[in-house]
Amino acid sequence: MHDIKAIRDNPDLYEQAWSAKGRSGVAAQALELDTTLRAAQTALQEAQSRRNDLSKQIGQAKGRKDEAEASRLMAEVETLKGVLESQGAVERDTGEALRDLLAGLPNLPAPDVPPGADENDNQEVRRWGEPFAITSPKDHVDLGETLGLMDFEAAARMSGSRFVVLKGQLARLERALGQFMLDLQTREHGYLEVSPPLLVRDEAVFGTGQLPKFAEDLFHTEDGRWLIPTAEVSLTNLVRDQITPTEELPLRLTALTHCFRSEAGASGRDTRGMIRQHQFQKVELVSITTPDQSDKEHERMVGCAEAVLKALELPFRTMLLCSGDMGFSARKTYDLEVWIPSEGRYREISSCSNCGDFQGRRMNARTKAAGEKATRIVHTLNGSGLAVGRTLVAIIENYQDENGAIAIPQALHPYMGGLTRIEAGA
RNA sequence: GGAGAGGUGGCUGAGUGGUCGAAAGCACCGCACUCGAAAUGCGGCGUGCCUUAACGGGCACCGUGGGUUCGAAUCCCACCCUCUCCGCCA
Repeated sequence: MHDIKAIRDNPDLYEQAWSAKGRSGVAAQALELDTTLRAAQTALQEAQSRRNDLSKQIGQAKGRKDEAEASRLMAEVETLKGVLESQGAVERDTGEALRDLLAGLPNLPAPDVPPGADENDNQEVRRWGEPFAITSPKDHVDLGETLGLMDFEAAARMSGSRFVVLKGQLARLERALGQFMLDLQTREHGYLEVSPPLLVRDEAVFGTGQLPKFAEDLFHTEDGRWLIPTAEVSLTNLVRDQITPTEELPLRLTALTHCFRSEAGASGRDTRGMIRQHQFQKVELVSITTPDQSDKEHERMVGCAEAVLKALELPFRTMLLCSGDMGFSARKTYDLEVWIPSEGRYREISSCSNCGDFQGRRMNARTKAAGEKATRIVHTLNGSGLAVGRTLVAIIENYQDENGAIAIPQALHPYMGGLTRIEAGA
């Protein structure tokens, strides 16, 4: 959500950014609503002021039993009714229209975000590791099914497409990955472990920006709640409607949760395998910071996500997303892409975004320094550290051998009870 | 799910139709007293918005949203949340 005052101060900047996303003219539209709104507010408030004044006099007149004067004053209030109602209606309707308009407009890219239309304009920032030399690599579906530890058919029978059943050592590997990532982020990087709700209200999902525009991407429950598409929703909403003391910032939060996505707009994409599922686990990182800290925190967060891939010795590259490829709430985003041998390319495994004050304003999350009178909207950042399902895919494929066995990265050995390979019959 | 109680400022808590944005206490800030501190005294101390060059002026907010009324923290309706008891339950 944007500050209407900021749009007032710098309409061209907003117009430029939004027209690039196909929403030309909305800045002017917002300003026009704003002008109407403030005129109505002023007119309404003047009438209310007058009414309050007269009502006070009515009370006094009644107090001294002057019924004639009271009736005269009440008649005068009656004449204000028209203005009160009409201006009140204008204020309500215009305010709602303005809020609805602003709520549907995406964040502005930071100045150092490269302009561009889609993923082809993203910039590679750095690369780590070399793709392993694997002759005719199998994909994770082949490998998993041959091992007898990955069953898409059983999942489809009970749940439909985009689900999977993992068994035995693969199920254990998934669990190991979640534990390992969580331990790394809490022990090495100082994040506070949180176990949050997975079902949330409208306001929470509005706060992070999935509502109102992206409702069809989410699962909705019969009692009106939403399954979180990412723990970003639960973690960021921890500061909703709160004034967090500035001394306590930055807040660094992490959670291992399941995530649920309807993938409504992805029909036909990644239908094979575990890359795109309705349900997957993810370790999420969220930072709540002051406005001046957020850029630095963003770089730090990317490092925390990269550390997982380095520890697992998986080749990856770090991409700076261009303006056209960023999500709704982000002002700057880095994606980590891990090497997927069967596809012969890098694929997204983490996305780290600085949202600036965009989400903070939507959820009224503020901070105040001791001794200061003014509050400021906090900055929020989120990143995956990492997506567990896709990391599992990357390990299976990158660590396969010619016999279809999977070597387990050293960092995970303690989490696998010392097991170093997954072989058929395990 | 059933029955009941309740949601007021950072906290405790008074207020059941008019001068209440709201008593009082605590906490906090400033000043005085003091060598200093404590105690005491005096003063200050919510948020958002509109308006103004500024000083200032105004509006709204007593869980949320509606309604009644000239006027609502106070009356009515709906919803949300908390607590107690009963039931059910991992």
